[in-house]
Amino acid sequence: MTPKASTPDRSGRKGATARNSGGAADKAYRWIRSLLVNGSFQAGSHLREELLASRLGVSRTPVREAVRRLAAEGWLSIIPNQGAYVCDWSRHDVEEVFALRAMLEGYAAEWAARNATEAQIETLRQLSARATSLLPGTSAEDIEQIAELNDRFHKLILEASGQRRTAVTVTHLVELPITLRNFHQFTAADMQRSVNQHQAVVEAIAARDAAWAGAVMRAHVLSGKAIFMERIGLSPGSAGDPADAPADDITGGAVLAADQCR
Amino acid sequence: MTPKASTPDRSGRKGATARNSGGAADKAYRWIRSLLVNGSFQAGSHLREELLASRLGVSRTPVREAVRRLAAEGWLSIIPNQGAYVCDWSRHDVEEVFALRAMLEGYAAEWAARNATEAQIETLRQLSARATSLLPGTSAEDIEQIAELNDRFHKLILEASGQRRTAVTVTHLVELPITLRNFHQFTAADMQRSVNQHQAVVEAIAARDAAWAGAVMRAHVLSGKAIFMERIGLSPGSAGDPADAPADDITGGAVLAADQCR
DNA sequence: CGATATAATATTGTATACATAGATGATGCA
DNA sequence: TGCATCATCTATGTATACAATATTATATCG
Repeated sequence: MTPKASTPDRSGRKGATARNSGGAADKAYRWIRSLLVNGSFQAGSHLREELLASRLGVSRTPVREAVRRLAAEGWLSIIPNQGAYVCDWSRHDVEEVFALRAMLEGYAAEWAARNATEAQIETLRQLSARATSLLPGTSAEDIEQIAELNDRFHKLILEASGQRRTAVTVTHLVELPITLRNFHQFTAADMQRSVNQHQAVVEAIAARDAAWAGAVMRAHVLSGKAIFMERIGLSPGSAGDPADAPADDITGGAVLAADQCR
Repeated sequence: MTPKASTPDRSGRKGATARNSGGAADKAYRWIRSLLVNGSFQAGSHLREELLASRLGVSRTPVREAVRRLAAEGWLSIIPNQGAYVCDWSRHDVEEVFALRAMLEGYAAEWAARNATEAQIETLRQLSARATSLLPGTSAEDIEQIAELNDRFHKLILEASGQRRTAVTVTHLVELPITLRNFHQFTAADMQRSVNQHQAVVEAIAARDAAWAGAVMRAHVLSGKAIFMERIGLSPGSAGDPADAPADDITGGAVLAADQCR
């Protein structure tokens, strides 16, 4: 089954970006993560390993692994001998995450402008075009589609940049928790603007103009931040002073101090 | 022992930044990580859980957890049903890590200029002064001292910034792999310059000048990159084109494709 | 002699059992 | 009644045992 020769060295391995096999641990990871994404857990909730395991029909062992992984990605906070709690997000957390995304994805867009293959650029064009064709996103189904396209667009730019650690950082620590839920709060006008910005990013990359691509991407991310902040009733001003709003809870669940979120 | 009241809600928890308890899993994590930092493993090595466990006198379970955590932090690459392999560092990886450090630590320095307390600024001054007093770092002991002060300096700025996720990101994904070994390669002139840059950072923060602080910090990090690149015999030019140097191995061990590093 | 198929071995993945540390509730005392 | 202390219980942390999979060695066939 394995095409590899039997030489003892490990050179030339390919693919296998991560552990995406069909094991129980990965199954648990995807399941718990999906619950976190669509907000099935209240912020601050205590996740019990036994309960999760029985729900999935597996033992605690793979569940533990999934929980640890999600904690490393910023979804959960683990307290020794106590367990995993669902992180909530203070206003300051949101500000910081969008700032990080702007920096890192802007950087990735710059390198994508330099390194992207023509095929990748073409794919970006298609993703953008398909999103445009779905406008105005009225039905929930269309919104879901656009969100999916948006996700693939951003991921492809990270990939095309050739900056692996940047991509990992964005994916794990920054992108997912907020952004995924954010898109469902977009109005039709918001989505129109977002799609337009994507088109501009493609243009800049196709023109191999790194500075342009980076600037457009940064603007795109910060635009999303403004929408998010407005939707949750906070001014989009560039805040961040911890003394300004020390303990404001956005998610509205039982509060868990942001200290807990790694 | 616990000063907390027995109310069921989780509000107001403090500290416990992560799981730093004295458990076996954390012990294993720190041990394996230290081996990775000081280069005890050849790049591409296959880490066997059983062996590690017996060496530490614990079972495979905590070792597995430690290995997964190190994989999430980019040290190891896990292939399903096959195990963990030590990631190697291509030139491109190093370039990217320094670029990320420049961005993230520059950002942190900006916020430190806004948020640092007077006490923190004073501590930064002292750290900088103590490093100055050790110049020129001739003895190995002095070099070790300066490296330690350097580490505390950077960590304190991250802390003073109030940007928690930035701090975590820098610490986990970026900072340690190369930098520790890096410092031992500094010449006396290099250390002189590094210490001077630290002084400038303190000045900028004390002046509450965010832009200045960020710029100085970015310059500091990229200066370190130039030194590192020169020491390992590569031009410090802002490369990054994968076609330019597709498979250059710095660590010199049995190669494992950089694909493997998440 | 080389290649392929197959058996043996080693290593990872998962389940279960036990140990330990917090949480909960009851009880006794001031 | 209020509080402290202690017993009990629950959930996590670790160890061990078993299952599944990949690797290696061996044997067989062309």
